Amino acid sequence: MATKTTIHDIASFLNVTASTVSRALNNNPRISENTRKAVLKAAKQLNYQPNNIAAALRNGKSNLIGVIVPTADRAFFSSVVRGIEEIANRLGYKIIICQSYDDYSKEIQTVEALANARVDGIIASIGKETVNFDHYNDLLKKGIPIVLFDRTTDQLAVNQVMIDDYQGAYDAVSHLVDEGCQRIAHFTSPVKISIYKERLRGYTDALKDHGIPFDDNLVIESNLQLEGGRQSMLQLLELNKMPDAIFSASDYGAMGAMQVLKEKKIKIPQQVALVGFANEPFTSFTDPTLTTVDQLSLAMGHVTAELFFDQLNSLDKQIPQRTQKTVLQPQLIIRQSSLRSSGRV
Amino acid sequence: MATKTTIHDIASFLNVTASTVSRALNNNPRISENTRKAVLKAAKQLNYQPNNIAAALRNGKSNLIGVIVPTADRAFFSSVVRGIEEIANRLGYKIIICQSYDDYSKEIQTVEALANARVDGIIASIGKETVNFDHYNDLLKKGIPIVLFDRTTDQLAVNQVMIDDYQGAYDAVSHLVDEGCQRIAHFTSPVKISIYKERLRGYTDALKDHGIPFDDNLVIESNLQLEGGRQSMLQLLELNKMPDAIFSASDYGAMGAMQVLKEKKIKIPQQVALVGFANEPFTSFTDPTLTTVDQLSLAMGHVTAELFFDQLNSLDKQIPQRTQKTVLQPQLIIRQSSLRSSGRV
DNA sequence: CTTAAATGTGCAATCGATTGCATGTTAATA
DNA sequence: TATTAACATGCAATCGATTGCACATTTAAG
Repeated sequence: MATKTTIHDIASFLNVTASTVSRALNNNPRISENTRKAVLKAAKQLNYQPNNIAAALRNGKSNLIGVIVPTADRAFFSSVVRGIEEIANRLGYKIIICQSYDDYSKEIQTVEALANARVDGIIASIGKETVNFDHYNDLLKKGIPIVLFDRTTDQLAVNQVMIDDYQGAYDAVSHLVDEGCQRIAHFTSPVKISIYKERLRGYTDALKDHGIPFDDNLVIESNLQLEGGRQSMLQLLELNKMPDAIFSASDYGAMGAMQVLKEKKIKIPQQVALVGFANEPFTSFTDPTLTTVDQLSLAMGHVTAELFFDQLNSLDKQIPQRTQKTVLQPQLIIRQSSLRSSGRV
Repeated sequence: MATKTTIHDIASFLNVTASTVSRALNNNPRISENTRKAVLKAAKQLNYQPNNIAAALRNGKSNLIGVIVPTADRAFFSSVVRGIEEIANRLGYKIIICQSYDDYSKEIQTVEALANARVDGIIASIGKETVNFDHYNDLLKKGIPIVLFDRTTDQLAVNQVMIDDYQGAYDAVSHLVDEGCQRIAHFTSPVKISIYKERLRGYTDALKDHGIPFDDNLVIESNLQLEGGRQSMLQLLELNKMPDAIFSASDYGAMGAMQVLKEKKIKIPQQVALVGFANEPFTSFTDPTLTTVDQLSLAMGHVTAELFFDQLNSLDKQIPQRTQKTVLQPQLIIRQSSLRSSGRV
């Protein structure tokens, strides 16, 4: 097991000091070209690997970014993370990914652990349960930059990136109306974090703007998972008058509805049209394929990371901060499950 | 912006030295109970957060584990990662996730960057292109433990966790034979990393054991993505005699075939039965639902992490290592796409 | 009452890289 | 030739936590 070489090893090898080696490796202009070359050569020869830990301690900067997501195995989040990672790597940063599992105490622990690991900042999507944000505010007080994406909050004075959930929902419902639907149900979550609030608002506003009365019975709450969607659908089927369309705040919820409808031999979209939300990979594989709202996850990752690093750099330069919200426009992906009017797909 | 408190701040606050504080915080038995309590109290009062970087430098141990996957936004990998993270967190470690994007030079860079970040070890699934393993061997020489999962190699003397791809394929094909299929095609990758080699071997052996002649025309190579599956299917349709079943080494490939078959009004499974591989989330949402081989991704993450930490601990104790392969048995998930014999699902 | 053992803290070095300041050398200018 | 500027490198402190060894105090044993 080779003992690791340090700049001191290189220094004594070349009969100079560690200072010189350090400067040479960091392209400090005060080092002569000859020395620099000699150092680089010796470094290669001795198989030198810089110790980022030591540099981090000295510089107070780890080049590590903490990323907190509720869960990494959901297409949306893993895709955002990928976007973040692409930008981060390009700038010489690595990311530490942590999952909160939508658990409040786990989120607190995670934030603290990342702070102790001396990450240079945190990019997070907050958990569903989280209503108190002290753990994030503590970081802000210490000057650790934070950027939130998707699941955001106005209770923190930080930069945020989200999609326009309101508009996405509005577009989805408008589309259903255009297709001739008049009795449109909505699947939502009982936990009213902003994204679900906004989607509900988009739904009701779209109805209003199209002169369709709002019916409380048509708004069904569930966990928005597959089973939740199934239950919600069964609940709708017990109404005197069935809806002719469903706008679900999640693709999984819509999928549950689709399963039940198919089991009951109810035709999609002729009898009931369906629209989901998130553009999960499976939505293009169902039969019929599922109309949904794309959240531009990769782009969101990119934008979030760019915003984060902008902030990080301006912090260095003592540029005063103003928190900003970046809102991305989602895109309605029209597929078979909502296309009643014609054969076009 | 509060300047961060260190053990020295606590020390001077209590009129003791940093040594005492450090020992108290680490539950060193040589510290009196009174002092310990006082230190803990002061730490809380001064809002002390340990600096892991400093400890890492001193201890030569970062409590960080590097995890390298080809891509984090594939269900299988993100699920394994989740499994790894669960175990790691429980043991006080955090993981740094890096994506190689199946790019050889990116993989080399990543390994090096993780080494520089002084991770305590690496858990990896190697890229498709990778045929030279020097970058990993360099780490081994430095005593950094490595465990591989899923995409492994015999060219590295490290612990490995994989599923029995051979058996998974063998079971899948046997199942198709049981369902009465006699002309079974196979979708595979031109890149013959071990997983694809093993699945091909399972396919051929199963045919042989059931007395079905091997037909070269029925083995189609593609990238195994959706489009690849479509192309492969079209290729098969041009044969004089169509196959009556397809075993695809990936779910996406099977999905492509399903799409083409449905477009051509060819009945699944009556005319052509389908089996995929990986149990991607969408496979239970297709119509017909797709028979596939589950890879126990979460379990694989758990097992891999446990193996890794066992090794890490025994390294500390200077226990001699013997590399071992852990092979998990995959599970055939039988769904509609392959069930010809009866109505049971 | 003396001596040895047990107990609780402090001192100072260490991990490896970085950097302000000082010093020595060479080249350029008057 | 003297003087100064420009250049190249070294010295030593620093980042924060840890730990072997030394020292002082208390307790127990003889």
